[in-house]
Amino acid sequence: MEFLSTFEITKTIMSYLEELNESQRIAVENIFGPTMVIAGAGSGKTRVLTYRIAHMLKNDIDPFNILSLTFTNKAAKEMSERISKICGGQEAKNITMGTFHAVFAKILRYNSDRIGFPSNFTIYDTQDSKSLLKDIIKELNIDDKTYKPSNVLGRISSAKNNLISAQAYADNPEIQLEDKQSMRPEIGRIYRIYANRCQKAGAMDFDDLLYFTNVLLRDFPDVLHYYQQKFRYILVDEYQDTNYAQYLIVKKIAASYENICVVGDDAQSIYSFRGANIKNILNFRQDYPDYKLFKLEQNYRSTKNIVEAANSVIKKNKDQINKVVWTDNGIGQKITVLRTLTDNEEGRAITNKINTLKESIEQTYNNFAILYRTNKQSRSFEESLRKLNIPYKIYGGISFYQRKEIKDILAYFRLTTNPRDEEALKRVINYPKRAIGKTSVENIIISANKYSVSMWDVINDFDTYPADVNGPTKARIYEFVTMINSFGAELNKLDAFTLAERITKSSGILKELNDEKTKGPEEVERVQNMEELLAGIKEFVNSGEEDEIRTLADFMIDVALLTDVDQEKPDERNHVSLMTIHASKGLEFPHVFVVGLEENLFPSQMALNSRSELEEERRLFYVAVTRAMTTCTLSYAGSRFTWGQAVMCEPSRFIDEIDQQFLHFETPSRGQGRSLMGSGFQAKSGGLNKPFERQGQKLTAVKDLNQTSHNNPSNSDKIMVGTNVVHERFGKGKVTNLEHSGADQKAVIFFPHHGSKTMLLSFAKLTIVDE
DNA sequence: CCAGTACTTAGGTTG
DNA sequence: TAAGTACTGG
Repeated sequence: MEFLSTFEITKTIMSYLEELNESQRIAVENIFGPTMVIAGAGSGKTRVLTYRIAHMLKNDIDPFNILSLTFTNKAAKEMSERISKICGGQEAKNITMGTFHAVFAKILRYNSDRIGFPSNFTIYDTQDSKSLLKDIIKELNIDDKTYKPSNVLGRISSAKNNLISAQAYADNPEIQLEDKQSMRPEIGRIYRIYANRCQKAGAMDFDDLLYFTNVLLRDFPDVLHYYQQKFRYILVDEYQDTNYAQYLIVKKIAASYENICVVGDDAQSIYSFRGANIKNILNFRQDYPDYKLFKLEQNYRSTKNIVEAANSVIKKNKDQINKVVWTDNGIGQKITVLRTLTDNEEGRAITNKINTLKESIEQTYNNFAILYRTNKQSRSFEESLRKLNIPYKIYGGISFYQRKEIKDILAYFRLTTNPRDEEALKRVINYPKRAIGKTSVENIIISANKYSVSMWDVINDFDTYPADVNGPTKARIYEFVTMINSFGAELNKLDAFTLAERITKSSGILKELNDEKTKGPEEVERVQNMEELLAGIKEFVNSGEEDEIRTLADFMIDVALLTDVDQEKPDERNHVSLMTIHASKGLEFPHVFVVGLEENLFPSQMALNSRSELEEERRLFYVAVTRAMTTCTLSYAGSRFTWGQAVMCEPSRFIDEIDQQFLHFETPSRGQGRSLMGSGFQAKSGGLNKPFERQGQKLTAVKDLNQTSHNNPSNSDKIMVGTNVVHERFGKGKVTNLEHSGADQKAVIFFPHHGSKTMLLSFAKLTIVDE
């Protein structure tokens, strides 16, 4: 591969160019000047980006001068591999390619001395950030009910994404007013302490990576100049999901050459909650008046039905760039809308469908994806898939690196590379148990704050930084410090695997986990996870260049920014994929099931307050549907368990918003054999093609008694005279009378605080309660 | 300091 | 429901 002649390389690229359609090809060939590519769903966007880079290399552009920012590390890896195939291996390796966070974390490490961080700074994940905030709030002795860590972190995060420092935050009257109005006037103070503590600990959170990159480029013109010269060609994928901090980084670096190409789709902007600003894409023309615009509108992924159904929904949004996505593909089947009574039945019905489809047509489970709005929805699918022995993989949720046992081990690694890391220290100073209690740790923190040093400084030198810790405990702390130092001494002598193995042994973690192994399957899994982590490190060491020793510090650089999708090994891919719609961005599957299409779930209840939020939910729905290549199934349940209580649900407005000619309605056949449940899949035409009447939803199966053991769906409760219920607004009540039956059944319900009310059962949001 | 138990309260998407 | 917290007794 690497020894292709110039002629062959040219030929390869030329033949690739011929594979592109007209608009794709023009976009690929246009490698100079500001360029914006608006790429509809499934229009070959990744392909354009990849070939564009290949085309640059073919035109003798130095790979060292190319910066390509992707949305996931996996996307970067795949692009890099494809470019290697076209242009030969070495070239592609020299391109700077990765996510914003990964790329700029590296640049920050390289220039860390400028901004007062060590080059081996730790990256705090969300958990670390929240835990630190929790401590700070506690230390300040302010109400932890009004100041919730996640809430405060959200505020700080959006401040950082808008490049507002702690000082600027406190000085900004508008922000201060906002915080006062929300009864949280202390956030500015917390922000300042938080930033300070991170700095002391030599740690950056996710937002800091972007924030400090901006600081670096703003305050050090020589650094800015260096990267402007280095990155003469910039490509940004998923531009619609960049936030202000990212936007500004790109803008600054691109300023001297303006060879910047952004690719995106405003209709797929789904990350405004983390500061993504759709205006970045809309304002591109103002930033670069002589820009060129290319639109990719032909969809190669999906059937006509799917493309047009998706179009019919997204056109309800007001904020968007004009474009028409179309396809030459076949019409395909209508989109199936599946109604089930409960969330558990939804799981069973979808699972049965997958089973049937797999047997009859498809050979592999890879072709199926179940997409949901929230991670917790995965549960019912997990259960039913497991029951039928269908292999599946849940993406996102608690990732491998967030598991407790893994975080514990990583905390030791983190301390080894950066002993000032406060969160890591707090995590393992008494794990495994070594009789260093909470009080001692608190007093160490008090001392650290008092002398404005890190916790590590205090426990290293109690003489200089006295802390209220008793003698025996001090001795145990000394032992701990000595141990960490001994790990640190080996950091550059041993490879990552050897040192990691040593740490798990010496720290006592290995023993701790092995001792607990007898307790149950969960504990066994923990040991397996630890082994997997070590195996991963071994692989990391082995994949290094010859006579290069890859150290634990090298390993730790990437770990914080890895996600599940990045981790995937190609050979373990015969499974149904379960993930949130957010996580599915950029992916495609022959058969897609979008589940939980209920009001207050999708669209999320929290998005109902403003048009812009609702439009984002709609874009999310658009993304979900356009993942599908061949078939798309939408499902919703009549009731769903939330916090251990069954809650009635209404079908999502998005189902109504689809042009009904593309839909086909269905309920799983009930009381029959499971294998028949998927029978409606072959687009039974005729009378079924009309929506269910909403009134048709009876208040049955409010309580799902067949949670795990049996699966007879008729085993459910009904409202009767005397039933206790809870109403959304009126609270607890008792049914005193029932009128009519079926669709328009009414109930007279007595509420102790509101008197008797008559309500239509099909509309009232009632929950049956015990007692 | 620790382990076991009772109680409370979750609002959602992610690098 | 489930996870995290506060409390209690050893």
